[in-house]
Formats: sequence, structure tokens, C-alpha cells
Amino acid sequence: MAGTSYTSEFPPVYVTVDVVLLTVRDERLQVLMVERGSKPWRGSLALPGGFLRQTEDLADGARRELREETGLDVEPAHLEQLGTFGAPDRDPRARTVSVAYLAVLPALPSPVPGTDAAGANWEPVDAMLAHDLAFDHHAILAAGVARARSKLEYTSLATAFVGPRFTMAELRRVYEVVWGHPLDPGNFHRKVLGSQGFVRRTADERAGTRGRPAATYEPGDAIVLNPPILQRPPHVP
Amino acid sequence: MAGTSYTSEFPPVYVTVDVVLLTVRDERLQVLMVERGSKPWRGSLALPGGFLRQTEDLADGARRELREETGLDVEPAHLEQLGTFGAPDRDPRARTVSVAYLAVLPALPSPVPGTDAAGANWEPVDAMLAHDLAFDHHAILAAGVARARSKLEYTSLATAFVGPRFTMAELRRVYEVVWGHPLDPGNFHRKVLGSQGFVRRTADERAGTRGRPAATYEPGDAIVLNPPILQRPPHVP
DNA sequence: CTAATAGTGTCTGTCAGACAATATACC
DNA sequence: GGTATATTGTCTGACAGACACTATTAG
Repeated sequence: MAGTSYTSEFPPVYVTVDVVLLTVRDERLQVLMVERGSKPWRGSLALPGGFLRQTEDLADGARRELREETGLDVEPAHLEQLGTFGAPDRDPRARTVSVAYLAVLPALPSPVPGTDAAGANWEPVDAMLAHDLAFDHHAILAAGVARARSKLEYTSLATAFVGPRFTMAELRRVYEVVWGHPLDPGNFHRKVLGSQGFVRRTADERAGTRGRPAATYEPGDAIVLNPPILQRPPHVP
Repeated sequence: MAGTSYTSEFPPVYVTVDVVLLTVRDERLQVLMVERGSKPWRGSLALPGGFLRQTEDLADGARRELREETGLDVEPAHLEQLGTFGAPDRDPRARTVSVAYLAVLPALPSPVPGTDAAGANWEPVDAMLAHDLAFDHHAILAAGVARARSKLEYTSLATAFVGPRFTMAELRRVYEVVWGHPLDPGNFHRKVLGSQGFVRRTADERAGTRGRPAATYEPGDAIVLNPPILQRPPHVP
């Protein structure tokens, strides 16, 4: 950005925004996918996304695309930039650079997105990663899942997967599903409470289907966890 | 990216690439800055960068700008994407989106970059962060420094700051300078050797100016450190 | 009561930092 | 020898996982 002038020697590039929207549904990590209706990769599954508008911020573009393409009008509980993908041949039609965002939502009880507009649907992440996706969306999705896995360790991202009130078991299930292995309920409980500002206890309890009723919690003020909830190799003595 | 067509309703956006090139010189973390010669922010310091070419990959653009603007023709020891900055008003001339990269080099003995072309110079990071910079380069630099600080913990990034052969003290000084506080030499030594594949011992030794000669090491195969070299609050018993 | 889930307590191994001790160079 | 730096060793506290134990509900 130092001393270069704007001339036609720099042909413009199309900037798009794509969103990896993750949630935990049915004990599985799922991602919102849309089916492409037009030419390249017609019929393939793709991440929701589209062209950046001239005067909108990148994150606003991500939120707008999510709204437009999925009929989903909830603000994601978490939205962060994931990375920018700009291989010269990633779109056969023109040079495009895609700014990818990672978004997280709790599993919504009623409105399954995509019932209205385009064919947007929740799909299991594992299946999508074993699948051919449009453009370089396989790499973008893989980056999103990797980011979510590692951010569970050292940030309070997990609370974005659950509702405003949650039990320890619900929070633990987020970790188990995203990491793909079970956690010790007792140790998890102790670690979460020991992590400064991660969760705050509420007054109510919630009777599950069976067993002792669980205390409920709400997200605390912490964004970075201290100490972190580390994903460790199991202890082999 | 699902089902939208390319029309003029999507005005093009200029895509630039900016680079935060860090090194450790004179016991300080320094960053390569160029002085702007043209209109907006003329005379201000800016990160090296420029327009993305039509057919080049993003990382290639970062390497090219580094070469062109600094007369530096060494391949950076480390280059990774930092993030994309695209606030609608970040450049008063036109809508630009900048893909920022973080690059790391060892302190080069002889060729001070910028002696030839533009006025490129190493500047202490602390001074730059207390300084007004062109565009949103203050935020980009801050992101780069934060990324470097945290990546020292869990990746082998530190080896990119030192030469192909280094002593434990040299490696330790990288951590001390980037983190801004001293480390215990003995504990550091033990932790680095205990981190699988971080460094590999070489046959030679190196006699410093004073004291017992130090063993030299070269970078190992590990990219992610296991266990990590954690930056911890000091122990208060 | 039994089963199931929530939550607490305890044991033990690992590993961090603090710091002492030893090794080996230059002066 | 004296000093400076490198390297190794030791002690102790924090904390993780493993797992036993208690608490409280539904059926």
C-alpha cells in the first residue's frame, strides 16, 4: 500500500464472503449447506455466501448472506473471520477472493433453515468432509472445523453452541461432539467452574428426563479461558 | 457463492496484500516499515504491500510485495495469512480489501533492507504501536504481533527468528524479546528439549564472547509443539 | 428399591517454576 | 583463580486424569 496509484493495470478482483455456520444437532456437529442452482458446480453443495457489497463491512456481509441465503434471521451467537481463500483458479468464471467466516449457533428448536428460500439444510460435518463440495469449500469447511475444535480449548466459544441457559451436561456434550471423544463428567465440571468467568451459575435448576436435576448456568464475561479446557491425550500409566 | 451471477450490480473491489515482517534485532522486536510517498498519508509509515495481481496467489503476492518494496530477495522463514481487513472507509480513494500476511525473518547480518528502493527500514514494534500509521495498519500490526506472541507458545515459529544454526540462548532471547519478560535459562532448556521435534542437536559448538561454549541446534520437524512452551503467570507461593 | 444422572472428594503421576549445583570457556 | 554463561539436577506446589463416593431425581 505504499505509493502505488490506481490504474487499470490492476484489474479488479471479485470479493465474496462465505460462511461456515456450525451447530450441534442430534449429537452431531452439523454445518449449514446450500445447493447450487447455477453453472459451476450446479447441484453440488456449497457454503452459503455471495458477493461483498460496495459499502458493507466484511462481517456485515457474512451476516447478510446468512440471512439472504438461508432465511435465518437470528444473529449468530459467534461470528469470526476464518481466513481468505484466493487461489487464482478457485472460480473458473473470474478471479475471486473469498473471505470466509466461522459462525456458531445453538440448535434451534423449531425453524429448520432453508424451508423457505434456497435449499439450505443442516448436514453432518463428517459427511461433508467426505464429500465433494463446490469451489474450494472443502478446504474452507475443514478450516472452520479445525478452528472450532481448537477454540473450544482456550475460549468460551462453546457457550455459542448452547442456549442462554444451559447445564454442565449440555456444555460437555458440545465438547464431546466437536472433539469426537467422551469426557469425564466430574473432571469437566470441576474444570469449567475453575476457569475464571467461563460460566455463571443461575438460580434455577432443570430436571432432565432422569436423574438428579442439574444446575443451570449462563455465559460468563470471559472470552479467553484461564485456565483453558485442554484437549489432552488420555493418561496411560 | 450459491447461484449468484456476475453482473455490474457488484462493483469490483480492489484487493491489496500487506505484510507484517517481523524480526528480532538489537534485542528488540522490529517490523519492516516503508514511508509513503503519495497522497493519502503521505509521509506516514506504512506496512509494505500493494495490489494483488490478476493471476497470482495471495501468498505469492505477499512475497512479491516484500521483494519489490524492500529490495529484499530472501524467502521469509515463515509466512502465514494473518487476516483480512475490509472496513468500507479504510482507504479514502476506493473500496479496498487488504489481505494481511505475517512474515518472519532472522536478523540479517549485512544487507539492511531499503538501502536501495523505497525508504524501507526496520522500526521497533513498540514505537510503531505508539505511533500513527497509514490506513488501518496499526490494527494490522497489532494483529501480527499478537499472532506471533501466541504462536511462539504452541508452534515452532521461534526458529524462524533465528538462523539455520542457533544456540539455546539465541532461541530463548527470541521468546524473551517477543514476550517482553525474562525466562529461566535452565527451565527453558529443559522445556525445549522436551518438546518433541522442536530442535535437533548438531555436532558443533559455538564459543560465545564469554562463558562455556553452547551447543548448537537446528530446527526439528515439528510445526506444532507438543508439549507447548507455555507463557505462564509466574509462580507466587 | 433400582437406575440414572449430577456433583464432590481423593489419589497419584506429570510437570511447571524456583533455585542449587556442576561444567567449561575467557580474562 | 574469577567471572560469565551453559547445562543438569532437585525440590515442591499446582493440577490433570482416574475413579470412588454422595446427592437427588424418576419410575
